[in-house]
Amino acid sequence: MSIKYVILGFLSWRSLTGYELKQLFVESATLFWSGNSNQIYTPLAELHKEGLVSVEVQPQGTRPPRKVYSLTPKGWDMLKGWVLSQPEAPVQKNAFLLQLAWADQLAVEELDDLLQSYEERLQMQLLIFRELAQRQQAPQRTPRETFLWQSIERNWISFYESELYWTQSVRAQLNTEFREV
Amino acid sequence: MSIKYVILGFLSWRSLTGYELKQLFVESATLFWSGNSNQIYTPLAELHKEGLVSVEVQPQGTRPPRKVYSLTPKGWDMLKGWVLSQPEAPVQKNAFLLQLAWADQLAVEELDDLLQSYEERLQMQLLIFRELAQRQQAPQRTPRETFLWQSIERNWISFYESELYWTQSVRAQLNTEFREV
DNA sequence: GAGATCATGTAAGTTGTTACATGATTCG
DNA sequence: CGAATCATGTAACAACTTACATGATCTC
Repeated sequence: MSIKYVILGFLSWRSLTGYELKQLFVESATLFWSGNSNQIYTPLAELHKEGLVSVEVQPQGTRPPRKVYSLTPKGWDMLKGWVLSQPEAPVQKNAFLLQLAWADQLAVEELDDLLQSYEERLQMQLLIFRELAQRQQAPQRTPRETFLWQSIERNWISFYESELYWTQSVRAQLNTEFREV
Repeated sequence: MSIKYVILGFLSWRSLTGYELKQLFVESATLFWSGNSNQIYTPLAELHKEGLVSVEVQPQGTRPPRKVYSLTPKGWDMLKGWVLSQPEAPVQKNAFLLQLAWADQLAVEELDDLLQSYEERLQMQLLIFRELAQRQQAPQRTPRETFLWQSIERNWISFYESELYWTQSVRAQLNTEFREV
């Protein structure tokens, strides 16, 4: 459940309310989380019970009181421990590959159309992420942190570039070596 | 819920029991599914209720009866419809990127160690997938289908290669441009 | 005689999603 | 006067995971 760690991470910058956390989640598309309330308020309550964050409740009359969460020393330790933990191998979730696995039933043009629309989908994704990379402000705290955040953006871009390159080469091979007789 | 479609896909080759399906899931690591019973028997029952597969029950004395499932014409239509459906953009699930986002708290060597262990993890993953690509028998039905299955394997390999390349370049930059003062 | 294979299934838990609920205040 | 913003939360659902349950038969 890395979402808890990401919450700890944001709180390591500064104290935040659940509402503000939610916005950070939505803004940073590279995190790839919907940022729904359920995914913020429930884990926050748990983190509080575990003593990793502390709360300062600020009543404000009519509105629900602001609950400003802060990292406790225990929370800092937990965050650092997670950052240093053994990295897992990434996994891609690619439903298109499954479609392709049973695409031999398609006619030559149908298959090329399918690959083309995947290619276009990837081009679109690249546009989105390239634009995001320009817009998104990395936490401007140290040059190295800025570099790390930019590297993460570049990772997403190179993921889609690599996928695009693969698609184009599959298409090309299908059109040269597997033309109809 | 593309798992149902994958089941339809396997059944398009030949009639199969739940048990056999389970093995196919486990064998083909590119599908990336655990292939647990819950993920086979329940969807199969649903597919049957929806009229996409038919069952022939073969009692066999003491053991549970074999239930041999086959694609119905409706199931074929469903499968083809899914194969032709608008492809979605892939997504990577990469927890390491999240660790990296808060890795500026680390010392120079700690950060390099972290990247190195990610790099090693990727190397291992590449070994696994390259070996799998050699072992795994694509359905030997048409040359084009064989090509498609090999392309899927190459996709996974190039995914990890691209990730590895990115990691090495991040490491190199950190070691040249962000050395301690 | 222990463990793998055949063959079915269920139960409980995790992680995430979308949608629902409330209600004041501020902006165009 | 309608929509967005501030601010909390709950409920229901979806997809997938690990572990449990049963029991014969075949292999070492």
